[in-house]
Amino acid sequence: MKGEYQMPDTIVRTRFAPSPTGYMHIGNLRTALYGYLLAKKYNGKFILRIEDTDQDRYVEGAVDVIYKTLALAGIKYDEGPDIGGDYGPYVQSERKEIYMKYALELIEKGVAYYCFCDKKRLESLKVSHEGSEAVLKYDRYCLNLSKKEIEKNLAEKKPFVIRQKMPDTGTTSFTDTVYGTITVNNSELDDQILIKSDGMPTYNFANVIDDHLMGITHVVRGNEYLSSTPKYNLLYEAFGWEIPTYVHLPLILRPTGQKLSKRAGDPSFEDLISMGYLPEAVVNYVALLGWSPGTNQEIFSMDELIEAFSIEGINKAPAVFDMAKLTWMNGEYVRKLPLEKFHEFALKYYKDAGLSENIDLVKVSSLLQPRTEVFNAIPEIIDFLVKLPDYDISLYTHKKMKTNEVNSLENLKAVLPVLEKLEDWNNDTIYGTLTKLAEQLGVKSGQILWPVRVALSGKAATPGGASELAEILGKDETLKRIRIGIEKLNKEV
RNA sequence: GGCCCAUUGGUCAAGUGGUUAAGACAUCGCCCUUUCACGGCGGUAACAGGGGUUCGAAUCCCCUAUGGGUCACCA
Repeated sequence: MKGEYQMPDTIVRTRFAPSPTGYMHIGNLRTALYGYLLAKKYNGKFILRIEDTDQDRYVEGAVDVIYKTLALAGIKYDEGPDIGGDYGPYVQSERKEIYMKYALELIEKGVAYYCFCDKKRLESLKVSHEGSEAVLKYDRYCLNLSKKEIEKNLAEKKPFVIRQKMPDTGTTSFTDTVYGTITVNNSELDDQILIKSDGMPTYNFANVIDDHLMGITHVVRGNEYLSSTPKYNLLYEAFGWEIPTYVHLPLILRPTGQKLSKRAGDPSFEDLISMGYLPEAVVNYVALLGWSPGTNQEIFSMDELIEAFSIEGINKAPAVFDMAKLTWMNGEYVRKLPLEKFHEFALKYYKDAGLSENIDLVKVSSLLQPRTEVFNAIPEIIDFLVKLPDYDISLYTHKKMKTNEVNSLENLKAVLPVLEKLEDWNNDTIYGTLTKLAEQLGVKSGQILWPVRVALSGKAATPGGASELAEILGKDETLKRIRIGIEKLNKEV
């Protein structure tokens, strides 16, 4: 419940426990971030644990992606596979025997049992339920196997799994710091598998064992785990372990309302970065999806996030990931960059656009920076510097500037000799020359500047005005483009 | 379908029984201006619906609707 959370008196330990899929969802990133923020808020520890109990899903290099992504996002863990810690190993496949030991203990206690049913039988169970609306639950075929039968099966090396025996009656409740108290009927709980036939634990078992063994005080995870949490609590109770504080997070949705997914083409964190978003901006944006500081502040550094973060501010309702707002926020970060830094980032995109070396790229950067929201938009904005597009002369007509094809032609013709004579070629001198010309001709400066800008760019909108573009393009190219403009207009007018 | 969760403008959201229901993005208009962007000012726009409880409900309760999650030898 909101407002009920008290600062813990023990040291806070949170964990991020991704499975190595080679891909960092935005939702996963936020889960990691909130876990990190919560731990750091209370000067606690943030732990990275790899959940690789599904051998079939092993992806080469996926763990490195996790390390890299967290580093990029500025989320630093205190313990993890690559840096060690007092509670290792931090990779679940390396903890295999641990889980088996505890599963056996559960069998002793009578809250778990061997199951020798093969997949075929389990399948048939499902089929028999199809069409009807009955809950698909294991039928407990193996629950009452005699000790002799079990031993015989074991001796024969018959494959087995270990299942958790759910109570038949009663209810199980737990309190989530975000969602409040949730109660379910035990009769609805399935005898879930704890240990798989390959000897590996399921997530459902491993997370409980590891969270306990690693001293996790706050379990921060997506709310897709809300409905299985009662089963975990039953496990904690069976072991007599303290139940951690649960912090379930609302989902992040795509604009059409479903969960974000790679399949549907939603960008991952690394996708966003390669699209030209700044990691800090993405982290900042994601922090605000499902959490509010309670103030109107929107731009946060990581330290400020740590300071401001609180469980009370976490929203229960799912949030839609809005690219437009991310883009705006990225623009805020881009504009705050020192010019050198901006230039460094932008260089790659200049290259992609094919910008020639003899253009003053730093000048381009200084024009571009205040107008850039996302880096990958750069090539399209500056393409005209590389090659004058084959533009339509209707561009010369601009109502507010009071220009049309006729006076544009006249004015370009007037501009040409003046600029040809100009020796000192820079923005100020060009601007001065052009406005002076306008004065002499008795026209508004826009009537000179607009056609020049159009002639130089062939575009309706450009970073920088006429004189700035002329400076960057250089005298020769500028005169060349003005002549092209005159030609174009001559042909049509 | 069962169970669980959610529902404030197009989007993110503040709000915890009495507010002219904040703010941001987007959108629209105006100003600034060497085009565009930035910046400044302003506008449009919301408590899903219905019942209660209460002197008074966005806030509490119930029902309905809608959306989502979950029901694997995946995590």
